[in-house]
Amino acid sequence: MPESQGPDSVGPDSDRAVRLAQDLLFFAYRDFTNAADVLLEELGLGRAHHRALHFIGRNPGITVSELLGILRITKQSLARVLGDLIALGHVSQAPDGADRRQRLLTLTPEGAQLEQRLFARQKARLALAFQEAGPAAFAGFQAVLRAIMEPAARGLVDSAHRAATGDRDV
Amino acid sequence: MPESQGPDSVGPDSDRAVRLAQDLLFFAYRDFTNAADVLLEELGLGRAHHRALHFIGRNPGITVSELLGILRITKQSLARVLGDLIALGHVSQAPDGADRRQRLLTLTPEGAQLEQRLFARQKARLALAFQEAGPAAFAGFQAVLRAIMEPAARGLVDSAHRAATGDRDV
DNA sequence: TCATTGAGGCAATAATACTGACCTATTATC
DNA sequence: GATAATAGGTCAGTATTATTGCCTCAATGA
Repeated sequence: MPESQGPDSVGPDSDRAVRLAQDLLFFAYRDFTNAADVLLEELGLGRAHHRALHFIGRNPGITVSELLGILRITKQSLARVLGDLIALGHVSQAPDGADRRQRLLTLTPEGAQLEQRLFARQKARLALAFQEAGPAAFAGFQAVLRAIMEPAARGLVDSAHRAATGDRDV
Repeated sequence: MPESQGPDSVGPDSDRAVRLAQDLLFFAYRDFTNAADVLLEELGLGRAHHRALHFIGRNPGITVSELLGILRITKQSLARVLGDLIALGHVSQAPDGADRRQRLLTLTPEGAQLEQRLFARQKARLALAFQEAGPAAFAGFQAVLRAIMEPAARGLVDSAHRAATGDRDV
């Protein structure tokens, strides 16, 4: 469907495909993030809090530096969000045994439960979309998003995915 | 941990697929939007300006209300961004002939040129990703993102896409 | 010892967004 | 024609999320 030909190009004009992709990414991301907003607002939290909860949940024991690298925000921005989450009892810190400068971040049981509730909102939208589109489309979706992100991020996605599924597959 | 499977579900357990998708969407969107950031910063503009330029460029003659509905921000937020772009000569307004309350928004030649430069940055990343992933993956990517967004948005994507390509296909 | 790193804090600021109220011009309806 | 509704603009005040720059402290590593 993208376009009609071209040896190893995406098509006659990749501009068309890129334009379409801009729109698709914008609207899909808008509605994807929106799914959790109502619950977040009830709790007095923002999307930044959700992102932190998500990545701490996906990468238990993650360090502050690693989280900064993922979120691409400054230490100060993260400090506020993390401070809120720790004060609310959703996130806990523990010094690493090996390098005691590092504070390893994990979700508390309450934090994990909150993250589950937020997850459920997004799942409602995404799981339905995957069913509509089918498994083959999901594979393509995955391949393209992977290719869009910078290479270093692909490794992060892989390791979180493997860790979360008991290392049972890719 | 999530669940085990289901007949016509996306995979062994949809939790896994949804978790993976959360990561994929976050990183891909992060790096997609990031592609234009350097240029935006040089110009003293933000992502909000880019979004407005993009959607005005994609939908020439769009009204303020329609743009608000797409961006999902308030009138006040848009006013600032639009005011900047008009002051810089990138966007022009013209009263609609039929309903003179409406101010139809279009890019000026300068605005179109700026948008092209921003587009080029994102194209560099996206076109490469589409080549890597291949046309079949692109089709799946498209189908899934379409299914994620709310139905009303699908029509907007379609009409912009058709208008931009001279109505020659879907 | 000394430089570096991981984490945290303080102060000031910017970008983007919000609410709520209010105003004008235009269009639509009774 | 009066009135209501719509499209757009504007003002004042505030919140969230982010920034930069600088500084401290503890731990690590050369």
